[in-house]
Formats: sequence, structure tokens, C-alpha cells
Amino acid sequence: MTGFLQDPHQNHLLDALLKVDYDRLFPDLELVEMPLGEVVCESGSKLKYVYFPTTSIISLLYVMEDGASAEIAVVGNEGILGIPIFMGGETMPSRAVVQSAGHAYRLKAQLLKNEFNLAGPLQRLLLRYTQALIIQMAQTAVCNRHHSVEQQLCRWLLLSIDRLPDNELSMTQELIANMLGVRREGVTQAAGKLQSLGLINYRRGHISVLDLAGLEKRSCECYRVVKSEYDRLLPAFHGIAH
Amino acid sequence: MTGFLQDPHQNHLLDALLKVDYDRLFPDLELVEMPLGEVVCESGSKLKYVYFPTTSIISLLYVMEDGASAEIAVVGNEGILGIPIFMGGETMPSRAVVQSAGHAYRLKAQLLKNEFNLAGPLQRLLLRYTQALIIQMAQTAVCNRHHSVEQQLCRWLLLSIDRLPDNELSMTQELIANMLGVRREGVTQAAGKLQSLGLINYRRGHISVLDLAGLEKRSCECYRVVKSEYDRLLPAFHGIAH
DNA sequence: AGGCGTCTGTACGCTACCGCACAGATTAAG
DNA sequence: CTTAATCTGTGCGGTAGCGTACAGACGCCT
Repeated sequence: MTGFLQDPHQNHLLDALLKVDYDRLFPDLELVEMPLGEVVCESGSKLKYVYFPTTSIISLLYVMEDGASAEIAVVGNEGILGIPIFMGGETMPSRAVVQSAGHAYRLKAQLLKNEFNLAGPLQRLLLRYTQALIIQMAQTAVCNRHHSVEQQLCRWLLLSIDRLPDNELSMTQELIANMLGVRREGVTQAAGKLQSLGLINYRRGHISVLDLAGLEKRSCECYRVVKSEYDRLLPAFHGIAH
Repeated sequence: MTGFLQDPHQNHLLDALLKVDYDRLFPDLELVEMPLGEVVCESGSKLKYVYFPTTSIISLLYVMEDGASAEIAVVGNEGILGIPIFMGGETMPSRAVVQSAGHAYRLKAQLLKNEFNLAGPLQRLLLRYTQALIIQMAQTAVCNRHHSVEQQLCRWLLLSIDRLPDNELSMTQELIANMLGVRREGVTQAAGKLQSLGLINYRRGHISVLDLAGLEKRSCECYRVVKSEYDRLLPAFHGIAH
């Protein structure tokens, strides 16, 4: 809330920028708070800012005509919200919801577009990130088709934990069900099983992950695939991006 | 097979290029035949060429460790196969299979990369196409989660027909099942129903679509959404791309 | 402490889809 | 024409997940 201990470098993309690029952008970066559940952008509307999450996680949620929903991808401190800004579509194809409260730095959409059009290292970085996001979406599609609620819950928990500083997350089962596009009761059952196996521990809107390796074992391959592709495409550059 | 009546302009992206860009690319475009079922690129391997389909359709198929599969997106004469080439990932995240026999023009990957890096109209065009593809993938993910086999079959047929010159397609139910990631029997049932409704007509590996409007009615919203986004992002430029 | 709203657990019938098994139909090959 | 291969139709039991309904548990508020 205060911005205490917040630093744009906590976002991997910003951190990977060349010093010149970073310094030019820095004055326009604005720290904002991201409260749980906030709709950063409604589906189909234009984004005025792009967001670089630091301690928050944003969920790209697709909501259908009948109200049914499904998460397409998540964006945390490894990425950026607002891909269509530089890809050229202008409007977001999905709703963006804060899935885990925290902070982000935002930047006026037009400014990012300008930077992108310089066709330098920043452009290459953003495109590689987009490629990683595409892979996450593709994997989600396959996972939705073939895997059980329990497997998907494991995947979802792991992807979330990877984007958070500790193994705790504030989340009701109802919300998780929305993300996965399944019934709340289905999540209750799966979560109960994971708890009885000692992999997680939860109480009223709060989940602690106790055994990452165990979760990964019960998860489908989807988590592993996404993670390894992110690692491959977006290694830790630390300001020495080429 | 002979290239008779084949012209790069049949591919919408090539057609949308400025004359200067097109003329520079033209000598390096190579007409190739795309036989049904050919694996143009295996998942995880590098593409040596990018492909601009004219009369063929390529399916981006994700195959999992246990052999289960699902189609992520289709690429026809509106697009290009080989997005990771210019996005920076190098390797394809999915298998690319010829879903409908025909032709395509191919171009050495490095040449396209060079053109892309000029950061001109061609780059903007390719990025807008990528954005459209992302939307198709996102919609596929949601469709996999929430819609019935019959609805998905309708969507799939419509997306295919949109990329073909007539309302005929050569395809066994087994292959369609692979694409949709469902059982062959499920496709048999759904197809039987559509046939009894007079919407399609099929015989041993060949399907005729009789009633497009009727199919669209029985399809989920996913088809409509994808189509309208493609139309929005990729209007017919006809050589006057900006 | 008491009370209320929210979150979680459980149960029951229902449906879509799966896995399997096999029979009929169509086309291709000898 | 016969045979083989492939493609399509159908049936049956099993199961995961859905919709609904309701009860208990937790935590916040006064």
C-alpha cells in the first residue's frame, strides 16, 4: 500500500531491460496497488495502461455469454499485462482480474507502444514473452480437454506459487472454481484430497502449500511443460539483455 | 500438384503486402504441395521454412506424453505457419499437420526473420495475425472446457469451411476426433445427428456441408467470436496495407 | 457473547463422455 | 469376384463432473 520495498526490478521484464531503456522508462512507471478481485480490464475494452506486476498476480479470465468462465493464462512478476497494445489489436480479448493482491507498475499504453516500435531489445523481449504466454494458453487448452480437476488444481496452485514470494495464497475455493471453469464442489473435493495427503493446508480463503514436489507429482505434465518453456524463453537477464 | 492456377496472392497475408515488400519476397517464395496428413513440423523442433497456405489447411496439434491430442488452432490461407520464427522461440510448441490437402508457399525461415526485423508494415501485419491466432487459441481453451462434442464439431467444421474454396472436405471421423481430442464414437454420434438434421452429408472420409447457417446455429459462440476477431484484425487489404 | 454472512463439506440423481467390443458398410487390391 | 483393409454404426457398463439442495463451520461485527 505504501510502496515500501517496491522496486520495478521485481518485475523480470523490467529487470531484463538495458540500463538505457530502463532509465528512459523509469520516470513514467507508476506504482499501483492491486487489490484482490479488481477487474483491471474488462473483456473487449481498451487498455489505457500496461501493467508490470511485482507482487501481484493477474488472471486472464475468459467469460462467456452464459456467464461460464475459464482462465486462459496468468501473469505475474515474470510478465506484462497488455499484450494486445503492442501486437496491434488494441482491445483485450479477455477480462483481467487480480488473482492475488499486491503491487504492479503501470505505464501509459502509448508510451509502451512507442518503445516497442523502436524495434530494439525491448521489442525482442516482449515478443519472447508473448511466445511464452502463447504456450501457456495452448497448454491450458489441452489441460482443459484431458485432465481431471485434481490435476488441474495442482497445476494451478503451482503456477500461482511460482509467482509469489511465499507458499501462501489468499483464495476461496469458489474463486478457484471460476478460474478452472469447474464447480466449486469439485474444487472442495480435490482440495480435501490434497489436504488429506498432506500436500496443502487451507482454512477459509487461505491456502498454504506444504509439499511442492508432492503437488508436482500429482499434477499433469502441463505445469512442467509451461514452466520449462518459460525458463527457456525468459531466463534471468538481470539488466544485461541483448 | 502442377502449381496450375496457384498464386501467392491466394494467401491473404502475402496479398496484403505492399508491392515493394511483395516484389522483394516473391523470388524466394516456393510453391509446395501439402498432402493430407503430412507432419510439416514435429513439436519441439526447428522450422526451416515458414509456410503460407493457399489451398491447404494446417492444424496445430498438441500431442501429450500419453498420446492424447488436441488441436490448438488451424492455419489456412488467412495466415502463416511458423510464428515462433519471428517471435523468437525458434522451436514450434506444437505439431503441425496438414488437415486438408492443397498447396502452400514456403519461405526460408531466416529470410522471413530478416523481413520482420525491418520493423515495417510486414512486421505489423504478422503481429496482428499473431494476435488473431492467440484469440483462436484462447477460444479453443474455453470451448474445450465448456462445450459439447456436437457444438465443437460444428465450430470445427465452420472454421475449416471458411478456409476452403468449397463446402467439401476430406476427413475421416477418426481424424476429426484426434483434432477435437475426443473419442471417434463421439464424433460418429454428433455427425450422425447433424446429418439427420440435414446440415451435413458424409460418406467414408468425405464431408459436405449443406447448411452453413444451420451449423452456425448449433455451434457454440466460439466460432462467431473467432471469426469476428479475425475479420476485425485482418480485413482484406489487397496490396494496400498500411 | 451473540448473530449474521460467507465459506466449506456432503449427498443424490443426472448426463456426457469414456473404454471396450464387435458388427455392418464401403472402398481398394488381387 | 473375392478378400482385405479401413471406416462407420451401435451397444453396454463405468465414471467424472454437473446441478441442486442443505447443513455445519468459521470469522467478522456490534
